[in-house]
Amino acid sequence: MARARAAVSRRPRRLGHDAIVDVALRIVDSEGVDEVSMRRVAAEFNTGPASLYAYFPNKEALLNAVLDRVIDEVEVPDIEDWQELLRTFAHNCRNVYTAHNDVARLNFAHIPNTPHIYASAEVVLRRMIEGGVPPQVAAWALDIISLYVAADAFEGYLLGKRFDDGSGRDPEELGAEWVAAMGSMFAAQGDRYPYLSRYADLMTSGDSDQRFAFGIDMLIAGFASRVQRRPKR
Amino acid sequence: MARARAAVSRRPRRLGHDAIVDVALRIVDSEGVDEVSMRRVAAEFNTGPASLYAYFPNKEALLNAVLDRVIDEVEVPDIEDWQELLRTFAHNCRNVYTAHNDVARLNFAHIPNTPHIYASAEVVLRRMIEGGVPPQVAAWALDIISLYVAADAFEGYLLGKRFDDGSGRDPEELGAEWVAAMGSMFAAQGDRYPYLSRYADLMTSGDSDQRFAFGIDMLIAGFASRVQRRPKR
DNA sequence: ACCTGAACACCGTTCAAGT
DNA sequence: ACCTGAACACCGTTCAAGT
Repeated sequence: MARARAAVSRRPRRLGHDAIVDVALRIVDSEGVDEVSMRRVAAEFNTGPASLYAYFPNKEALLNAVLDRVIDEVEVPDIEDWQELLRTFAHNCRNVYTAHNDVARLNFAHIPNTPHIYASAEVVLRRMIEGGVPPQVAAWALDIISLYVAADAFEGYLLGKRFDDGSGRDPEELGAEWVAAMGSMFAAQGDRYPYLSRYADLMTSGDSDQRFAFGIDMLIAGFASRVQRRPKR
Repeated sequence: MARARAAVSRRPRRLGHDAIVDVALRIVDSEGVDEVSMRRVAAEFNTGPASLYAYFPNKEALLNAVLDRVIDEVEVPDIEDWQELLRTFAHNCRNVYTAHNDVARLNFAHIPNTPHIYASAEVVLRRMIEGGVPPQVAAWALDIISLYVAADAFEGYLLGKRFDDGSGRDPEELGAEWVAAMGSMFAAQGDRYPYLSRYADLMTSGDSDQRFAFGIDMLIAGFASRVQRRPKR
């Protein structure tokens, strides 16, 4: 506990917009969004929480800046095939989120707003429209993919935490036990839930990467079903 | 402010699991999840926060119970066509969420766990599999639809709030202004974002219901693309 | 303008003590 | 077992005062 705090450097720093985001992001990475408090961030600068209000109007603004910083790590290569591009975009986004603990939840409080994310959106939009996706579908698709990625990343974090709490036993093993308990619970209800009990293992099968990839593929297949016969180009 | 609190009945009540959930849900409905505090709920019973801990081990457990209560309002009619059934399920879920303020966010902290939701899952799973959807696809589809519905409902709430804050002007009007500002911002960048500036109106067009319906349809189309040629039945 | 100590109005949770 | 007042260890934000 005390060790976790000591892990963040104690050297006094100069206050400043970026330096404050640095410290907040480091706390997010090591302990999660909930552990960020104005007092604790300020303490890293050997001062009180009031000092931060010269740079951010409130805590929410600070957390928005943290999200913008993280989002700017997402690289979007310019792939011609729009389906492959969308898949890559989604996976890169998710990888960045999962590399920063539960940062994905911040996406539900703030829509990221940086030149870098606009540039990514521009490329994806262009390749989709060039590929024959109707502009309205392409425009909404960007939103939907972003929403799905953030929701999956955050839920994945929570599921990981759920099976990590407590005993210190292997989360994977605890997850498997939970699945088994679920299955026998349904089976114990006799013929009340025949499908749930028969397919209980399928409902929880696959690791989180497979499930995520499947969801993205379903969305892409949906978008593809709206492609006009003759792509311009 | 004081009026909002007075809106919740002040009559002293008997403490009890359901009565506590009642009070918490009423606060969620009228003011949102963030306004629920152990102290405030307890005050409705003319007692202190410690009294609640005889019924719930912590605040999280209380909020989980609120979500379970809300989820049990979702009705799932047994429609034979699985696509229609899935669509109805998704829309009914969303309607229940949006009828309870920002309650959807609780779905990211707790997977609802009630006989009623199991019964719904059973029906959906059965109709999908009978309709020729591979069991693995059907099982994951349930998860994905649930995740998407919760994410959309919560984001929709936040967007509504974003354009409601401040001036007391019409949120719809403020939203339109924001779209216009967005478009001219992209246009002002010259040819840096040609697609974004050309299609800026599309990206924010349609009301939240249309966008939600579109997302659900994309997912359903994706699932449908995995249907085997010969549905059993 | 940037920065600060102190205060204000809150939190969730625990605990000893009661019934 | 259910219930409680009081306390503990925190919050975000504001403000008067300094530079």
